[in-house]
Amino acid sequence: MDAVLNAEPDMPQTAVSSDKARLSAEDWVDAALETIKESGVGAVAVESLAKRLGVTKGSFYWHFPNREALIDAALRKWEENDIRTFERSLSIIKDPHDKMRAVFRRTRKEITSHVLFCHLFMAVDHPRVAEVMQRVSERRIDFLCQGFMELGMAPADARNRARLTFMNYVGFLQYYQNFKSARMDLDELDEYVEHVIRTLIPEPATA
Amino acid sequence: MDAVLNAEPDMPQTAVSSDKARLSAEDWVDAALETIKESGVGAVAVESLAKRLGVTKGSFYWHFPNREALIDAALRKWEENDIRTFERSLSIIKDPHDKMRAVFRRTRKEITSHVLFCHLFMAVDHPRVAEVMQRVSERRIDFLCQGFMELGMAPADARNRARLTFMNYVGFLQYYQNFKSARMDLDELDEYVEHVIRTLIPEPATA
DNA sequence: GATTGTCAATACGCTGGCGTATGGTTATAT
DNA sequence: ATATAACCATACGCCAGCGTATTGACAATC
Repeated sequence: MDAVLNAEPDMPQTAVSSDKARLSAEDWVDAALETIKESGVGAVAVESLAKRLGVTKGSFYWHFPNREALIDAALRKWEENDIRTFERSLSIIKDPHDKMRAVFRRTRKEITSHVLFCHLFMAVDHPRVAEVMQRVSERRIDFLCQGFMELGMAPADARNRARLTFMNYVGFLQYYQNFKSARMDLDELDEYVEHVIRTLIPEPATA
Repeated sequence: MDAVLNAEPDMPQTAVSSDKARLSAEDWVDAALETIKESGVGAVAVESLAKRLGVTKGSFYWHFPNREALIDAALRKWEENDIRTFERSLSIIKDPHDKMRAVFRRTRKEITSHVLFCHLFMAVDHPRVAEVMQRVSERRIDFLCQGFMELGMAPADARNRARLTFMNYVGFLQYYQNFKSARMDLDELDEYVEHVIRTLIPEPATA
């Protein structure tokens, strides 16, 4: 269905999904998301997308009134997918400690989704992007807050801890994404994640 | 000297520094930094800067070969200033706990510099910006690492804690900057900062 | 097999932003 | 007082990227 959103963690993907003769609006949305993942929101240009899809922009303006509409549609699809997958994939885990640790270690998996998230977060100067990212951020913070409360933290503390956790996530993504030469190797990365877990997740009450 | 870099925390600033008859390259650099602070790197355009300075771009291209050169100069000036002021302003404080707490509470002061930092960090897709921000980031992380070691942490832990601290800083800045409607009020902000301090700064060994 | 609907190609205009060329103005030096 | 340098204005060319308009091709349907 969708190479960007529904791909397995790091499957090698073909640059353009399918090569059927004619395109749907959905195809443009997917191409847009793919482009955002690779080069950010600013790189979503109708002519270059058209070339990528093997057509001209005559096609695009049949499906969308303008560029903004495409970005809106892409954001909508991404947010919907985010809602569907994120919390659900974690609600399977019952034990709160296991769940929270899984959340933290998630940074090491499903790289594609993190890259997209990162690029979107870097484009919050775009007002529509900002709306979406704010909602998504609050949703994740709420989720984390919930988890910390399940671990016995007081609501106010849980909320602040959730914020701290999320801010670290966002900051780390950008750092890791953009400063390639400063990239830690995988062992170092693992150690960092475990340090964060030790620091931010309170110890079980019943040790 | 410089309204953007050397301003007092939140002094009301005139939009354009001075209105002398003729400009220097420095004036353009300052205007660029001011623009970055207000609207990000992408908003640095020579024609709009010229209008802001009350001249035309004929002036600009006398002082600089092109737009990139201006951005380079602005980044250089910013980084030099950052090196001069940041660590020095904190090296006054002797007691390591006081020093670290001061670092954390710094988020609440000197808003102007944080805003600039944030906008620069949001432009790391620009390669020259990325170089600078990477250096600055590493410098700050080193500084924090040093501080955590003075508090008795083992080097590896201190480094990871420093990373965590810095990532939280970066993430928080962007969150706070861009999601205006979600802005915490000042009390909430204070509580957040204190929570972060409690969570990330280890207790004194000699309680 | 003609019509209609769906998708695409081509050609065009418009705008914003960069950069150049050239000439004008002001200050400074001699 | 005039020559030179420093600074600025004006006018222009160029390109990327958006959006429009018109026509064309293919498929489905009748």
